[in-house]
Amino acid sequence: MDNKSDTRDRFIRTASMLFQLQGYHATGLNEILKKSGAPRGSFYYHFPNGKEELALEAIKLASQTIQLDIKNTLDQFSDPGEAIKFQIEKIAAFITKEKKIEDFSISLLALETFASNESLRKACESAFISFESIYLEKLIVAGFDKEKACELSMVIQSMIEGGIVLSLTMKNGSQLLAVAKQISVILKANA
Amino acid sequence: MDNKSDTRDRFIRTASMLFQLQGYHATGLNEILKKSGAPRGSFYYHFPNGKEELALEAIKLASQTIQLDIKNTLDQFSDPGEAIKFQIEKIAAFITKEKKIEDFSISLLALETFASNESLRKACESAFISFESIYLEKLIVAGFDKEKACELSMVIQSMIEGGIVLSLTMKNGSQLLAVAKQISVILKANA
DNA sequence: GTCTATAAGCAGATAGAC
DNA sequence: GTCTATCTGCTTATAGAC
Repeated sequence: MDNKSDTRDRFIRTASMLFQLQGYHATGLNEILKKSGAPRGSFYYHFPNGKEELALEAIKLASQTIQLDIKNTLDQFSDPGEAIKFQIEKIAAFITKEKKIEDFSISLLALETFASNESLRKACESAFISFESIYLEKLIVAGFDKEKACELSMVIQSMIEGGIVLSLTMKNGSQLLAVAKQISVILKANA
Repeated sequence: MDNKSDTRDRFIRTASMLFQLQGYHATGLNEILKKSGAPRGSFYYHFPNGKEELALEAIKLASQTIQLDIKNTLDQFSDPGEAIKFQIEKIAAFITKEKKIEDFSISLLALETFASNESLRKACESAFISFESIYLEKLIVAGFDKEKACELSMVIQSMIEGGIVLSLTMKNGSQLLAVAKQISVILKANA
């Protein structure tokens, strides 16, 4: 429990949510300041490199939170197909209800920065790789050989991120539910 | 061939490329003006509702271009698995070479606008639905029943969009190639 | 229809008091 | 460490000449 900078953490948590929902460029510093309840000077004390430094921390936080969430869900099932299906259905339910924003994707940040900001792009890349590694591990434990598991975890990750993009755009979780139904099918076909 | 407004079309083509690559919020009007080679006043004559009206047209153009591209590829193969695999490999090759920007995804625009701009969100939704319909049609012609084809086209669309997000972020096409390899597997497992 | 000049406001960032 | 006032530059949009 390091309480040495609650202010800094609050900036990061606020920014992480806003960047995931609205994007990096659409979220102004004023909005972050207002929602964090902290003044301008405090911000530049904690983040001398400004908005980009904040975004880097925000991406890292989102990455950690999402990793924990995936791990927790996957640990509740021994069968990887069942586990991943449940994880996707959870996200679909969230999008359908849309009562509040949660951590589930950094795709917007990734697409906004891949061509223009190498530092943030790399942070997103690391995040995606760490998500993929969790699925990979689960598949290996379930008996898939390493090469096959690697390929399948890429495909699963693609299905999830794509399903999120489509479900958010269409404002309902049906795309993600269709994806969820196919996870076990793919795993069995590749067993 | 309506030549009645070449200027207007050039605005739309320029904006379509820039919005897809950098996003709506990261692309300023000045940049669009400069790259279009047309002055400010001309822009507001053609688009009285400003940047948002331009974005709407840009999304429609991107949608049409992508639809045509998908249709052309799919018509070259009788087997839907082979056809879709080839389409994905084409996108993967483009991302790997990255010599120039092409029309292949409006995911960035969709994620930027789904929560903040209903008009642009709907345009993106329509675009996604029209892409999905092309895959759907191909599956139905190949003998899948309507319900199954509908579900599978959603999954395929998710895999492609997700694969694009990941491949762009990682700066290589391997995620998309992994997706391409699984298309036929999924179709056979659902036949 | 085309163009320039400029308005009005907001962005990110800084200076310096406390 | 915290706060306010302010700078500079860029944003979208408008006015009005041609």
